[in-house]
Amino acid sequence: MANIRQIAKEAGVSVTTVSRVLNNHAYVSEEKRKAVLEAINRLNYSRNLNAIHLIKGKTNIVGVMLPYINHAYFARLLEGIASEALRSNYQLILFQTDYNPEEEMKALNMLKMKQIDGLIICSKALEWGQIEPFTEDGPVLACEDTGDAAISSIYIDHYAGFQQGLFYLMERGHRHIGYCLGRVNSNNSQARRNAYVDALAFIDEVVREEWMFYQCYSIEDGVKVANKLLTMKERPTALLVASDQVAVGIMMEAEKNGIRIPEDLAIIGFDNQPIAEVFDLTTIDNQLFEMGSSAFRIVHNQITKKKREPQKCKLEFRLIERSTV
Amino acid sequence: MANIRQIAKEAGVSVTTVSRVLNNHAYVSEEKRKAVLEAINRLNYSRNLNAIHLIKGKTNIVGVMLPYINHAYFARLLEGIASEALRSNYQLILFQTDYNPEEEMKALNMLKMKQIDGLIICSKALEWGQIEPFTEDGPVLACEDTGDAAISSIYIDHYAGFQQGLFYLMERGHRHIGYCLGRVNSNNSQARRNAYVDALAFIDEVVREEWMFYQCYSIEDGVKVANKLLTMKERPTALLVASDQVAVGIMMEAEKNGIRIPEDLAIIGFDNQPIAEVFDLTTIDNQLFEMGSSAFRIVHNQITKKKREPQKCKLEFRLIERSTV
DNA sequence: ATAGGGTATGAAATGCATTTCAGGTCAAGA
DNA sequence: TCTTGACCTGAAATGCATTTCATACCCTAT
Repeated sequence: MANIRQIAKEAGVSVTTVSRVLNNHAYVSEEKRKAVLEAINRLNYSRNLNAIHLIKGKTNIVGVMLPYINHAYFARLLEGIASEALRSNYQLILFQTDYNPEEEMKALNMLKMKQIDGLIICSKALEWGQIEPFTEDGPVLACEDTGDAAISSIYIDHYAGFQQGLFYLMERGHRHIGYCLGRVNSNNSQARRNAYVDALAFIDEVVREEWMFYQCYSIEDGVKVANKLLTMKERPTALLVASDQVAVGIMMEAEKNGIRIPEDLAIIGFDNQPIAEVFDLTTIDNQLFEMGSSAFRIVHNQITKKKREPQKCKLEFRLIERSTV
Repeated sequence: MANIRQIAKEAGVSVTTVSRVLNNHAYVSEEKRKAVLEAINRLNYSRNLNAIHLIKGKTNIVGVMLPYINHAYFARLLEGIASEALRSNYQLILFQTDYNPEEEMKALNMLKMKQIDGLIICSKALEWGQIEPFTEDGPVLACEDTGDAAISSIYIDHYAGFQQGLFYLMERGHRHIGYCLGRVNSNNSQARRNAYVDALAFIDEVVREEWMFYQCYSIEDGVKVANKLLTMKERPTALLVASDQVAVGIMMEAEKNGIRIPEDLAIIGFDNQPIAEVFDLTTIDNQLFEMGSSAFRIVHNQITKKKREPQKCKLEFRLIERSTV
């Protein structure tokens, strides 16, 4: 494979001139420019990006850390990130971690090793304290509340979101409310559980463990939840479900078994995914796409401006009223 | 940021020795090894991957070209690719092209510019002839039939798959059969249309344009198809749907409007996605995950073995009988 | 006439880690 | 005693493009 030196030789100019042609710099005579272009063509030359990355000290690549790709929540978030990366002519490297801290560390080390210019964390298992040191190596942004940690963040207030959903249900007379969440110990889940506990206390209801479902990610999980509900003597009259997919699964399986939605069971989903509209699901829009695109924009900005102060950005959610409550 | 030279100085050794420690080479005295390790620690040093990529001539990154990330088909395929990449300690760069030839070219050029060691094409708009020259720069593999082109390929026989679905329906007495596909002019769609036309000719049925739906990708599109069906005077009694998502959308909307599945309308999906099992959808398993992991394995093999002859690999599909036929 | 600015070009330094080659020491085997 | 091989170390070459600095020409304005 030809390199710039060979092009220079072939065109009878210096490597500097070749570089100038390659980068559209001024002050190259038309004659030499043509000679260079012809040499490039003849030798089928392309620049070696690794050399460019090395000397420029940047790669125009941003890393994206996420547990699973094939998951509606992350896919939507990723879509937002990718859309903005495209506009800025950036590439994305995906780090699918499966919540494995070692894999997450790999992503962080890529930043340190200058493989990527910045890192967007969609979700993680590591502690903030373990992540913080890497902000020296480049912008790091998490798509969740980073609290007091010196890490940029774009997030929505999950406590408030859950609270709004709960109040919406209570206003309509529901007192027996359950929920479905993903990971038990994630920040988001904790905020939501707190909202739940507080809201139930507010109406003097006791918290019932059996109405709190975890590990709910997909339609299939929703089906399982519905089947569990069917075996219960006393069922909740409403469910707050932290994913539209899960909500749809519950809805389908419940209706199949004679439970009417919303008469027997009211359901609120989260994320306002396309599927929610199709099934006319009442949901709380978390603006995932917007979150992804903003995430990239912030990181990109920090890369170009070389600003290092962590930036925190809160997005607003909104309740979309449809037919399942 | 420290570099290897500074580490050498700090530890009182040569850069060669530092490199040897970094790469776990033999023949470094315990004493010097320790000195180097300490220096690395003190200066918080990490290697610059761009320098390594440059000198090694490879990056341990494979590119993945796909039109959309947030799409069940590609997400599942990507999952397979990613699972295998993880095992080989490779990273993935995503090129979301939206079927834009310019974006596709960018991905190919990344191969030429040595940013990636190989490229997996999940779907594309470019002609094979435009892609072929890039096989010189590194392994390129397409997840579809590449025909006579000198491009590696892993694919399933869509003609045969569609045919099997059609015959399965015919055996059960269906003569009025429609289909739903994605892009009108993709190779896959063409093969499927051919199978369709041939099968109808076989039973002396005419081809009806109004029963051939295109641009069907998601649940929402399925809902639209169902609504179109509802307006028809004469409807097909069976539908072959090239995506489980779309099939589920059709099913839901049809049932909601009093069309019984399978009595009034039989449906066969494709891909055997998790959603198909949930809705007990009869489907043809295209082994997408397996296709993705094999795709990576082949590319990885070509990278390490430096083999350049294109390799073609055909996967078997299988019909999963459930309750929608 | 001369200083200054625009145009044009190339040599050499730079970014950084790996690898080859060469030069050692020391102990075991002939 | 001499050879051989294992062990240890470092100088220098290498991969490749960008950028700085230096040089030089030509024209215009003073």
